[in-house]
Amino acid sequence: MTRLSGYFLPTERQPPGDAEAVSHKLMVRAGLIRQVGAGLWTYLPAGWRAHQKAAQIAREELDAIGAHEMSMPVLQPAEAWKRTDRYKIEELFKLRDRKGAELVLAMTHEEALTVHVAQVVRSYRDLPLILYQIQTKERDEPRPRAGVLRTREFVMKDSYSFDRDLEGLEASYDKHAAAYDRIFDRAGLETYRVEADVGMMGGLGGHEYMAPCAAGEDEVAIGRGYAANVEVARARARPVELAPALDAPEEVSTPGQTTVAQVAGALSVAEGALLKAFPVVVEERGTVLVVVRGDHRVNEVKLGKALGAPFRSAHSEEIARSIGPPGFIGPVGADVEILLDEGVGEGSYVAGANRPETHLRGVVPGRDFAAQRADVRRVEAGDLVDGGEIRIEPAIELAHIFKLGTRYTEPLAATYLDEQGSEQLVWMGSYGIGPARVCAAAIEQYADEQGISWPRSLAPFDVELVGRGRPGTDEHALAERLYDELRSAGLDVLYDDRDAGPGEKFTDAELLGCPLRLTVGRRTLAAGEVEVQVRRGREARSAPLDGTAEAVAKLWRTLP
RNA sequence: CGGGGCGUGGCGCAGCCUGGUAGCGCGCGGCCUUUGGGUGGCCGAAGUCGCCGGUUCAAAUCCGGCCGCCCCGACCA
Repeated sequence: MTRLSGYFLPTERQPPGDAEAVSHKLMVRAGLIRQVGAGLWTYLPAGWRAHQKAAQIAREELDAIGAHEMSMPVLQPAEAWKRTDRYKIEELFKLRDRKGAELVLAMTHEEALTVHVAQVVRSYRDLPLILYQIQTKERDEPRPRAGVLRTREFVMKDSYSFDRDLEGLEASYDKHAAAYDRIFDRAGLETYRVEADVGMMGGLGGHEYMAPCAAGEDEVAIGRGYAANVEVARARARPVELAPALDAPEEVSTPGQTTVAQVAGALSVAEGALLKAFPVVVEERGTVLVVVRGDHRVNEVKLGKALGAPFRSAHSEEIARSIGPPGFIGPVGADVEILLDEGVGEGSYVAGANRPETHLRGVVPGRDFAAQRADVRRVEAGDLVDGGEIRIEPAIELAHIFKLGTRYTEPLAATYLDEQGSEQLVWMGSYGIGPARVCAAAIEQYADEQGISWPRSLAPFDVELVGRGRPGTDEHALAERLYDELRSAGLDVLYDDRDAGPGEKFTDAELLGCPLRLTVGRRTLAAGEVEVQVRRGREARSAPLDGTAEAVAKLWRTLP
């Protein structure tokens, strides 16, 4: 029974003054969420309905691959987190109970579940297993943002697979990938599965499911048959016009010209005809000079992998001491390890001379300096993958799936006995979806001037019924009757029975964004049919007065 | 953590520079009006001006400290 007159749906004409993202503004304006603190949000009834629809889609598809739902506590003893070496993570909330015992608020549940599996699983006969929950996660985010997109507390559908070996893990992983494809297809979103960085989870690799939209915090490189997070994307650089070769590097005076743009301008060459030097200090290794093409940027995730150790950019005193005057450094004659990006093609480049106010031209990698090669640059729009150009779009990370391998089962001693009776480590995967982000992404992707336009699978209600006319009138009686009939036909109906003007009701309905809006008033009686608006596109339709509910239910099933 | 900004009825904002009665729009309550795109009118309720301290006869306003929130960056399963 959802009559708007008695519902808790506080719509606002104006968005919060500090909101930027479309989904943030609209979720607040439409009465779906309210803020409690930084990164802490209450879901009001309609918002929670949408969230629950996203969660339910995930639940159904997980159940369909043989996963079993369960529930674990958020508040946990710190001990297992110490064993997996994750107690040190800054985002992990840590606290003590009255006895002084160390506890954490779980940011994910690998530890808790693996402890159980370690206790319960004895034999290869107990595997494989896929277990999941839909439950709260806590993370002390350095910067919560954009409404519900990045919060300190949020719900996650987190599932975990346990297999006897890598082959089993691959199979469980593939099941999840297929289930996730179905989930996002059902959610009505445009998404890409992309190669991803594994970050703090560790393990053998993973994929993210990304939904392109303006508010996204990540960037995705998308090409024909290719999609990857920019953090890990690899592509072939578009060629650049280089200066003619010289027999040997030649000094040119470049007073005060410390940026690629300045030097390229002064020498009338393309920025890509320069070599850009990026000095870093690598733990237990010292300074390394990373060199990329002048029009390229260093990708720190890729660089970290190439270096195989933590690093930071060098301070200017360190640069001056170990390489040359900042702004004029280059690989030629630099007495440090040099890492040359693979995007630097053969030919003759301009580079810093390691002398004040001076650059060199005619620098040929390999001839004039020796370097290790690695792919450490950020891909750029227009780079080529399989002959096709890529584009780069901002996107929301909706889900992340990981092949964890034995990253957690080893420290937590989750083992089983194989057919030969020998003890083996369990192979593990973990898989997360954020229903809140699914909802926010849907809003971001489909909102228009009037407000939200939900995919039918996520909408808090299938139909909003706008009643005109006061109690006692024929049109009011008709609206009441249709409300009952629509619900009997299996539709979720929000009935706007408020004593309010038509403009207010229509505006609120379009702000909330249910896929269909029905209007019942005097015109309905006169015309003998009910006016129906399809929210996506705001297209006007009609339904007969006889059998309205069936006609509306049928129409609903055809919607995106 | 670095940079920038904001905190004044439920929401959005002005007032602060130059100290002296706390204001506007929307919303809210009552009456009338209107009833297919936020109708119009009259009346009314509602604010410790984020908190603490200081200066002053007097502080929303000036000074100091703290807290909260937002944005950019860093960071981020």
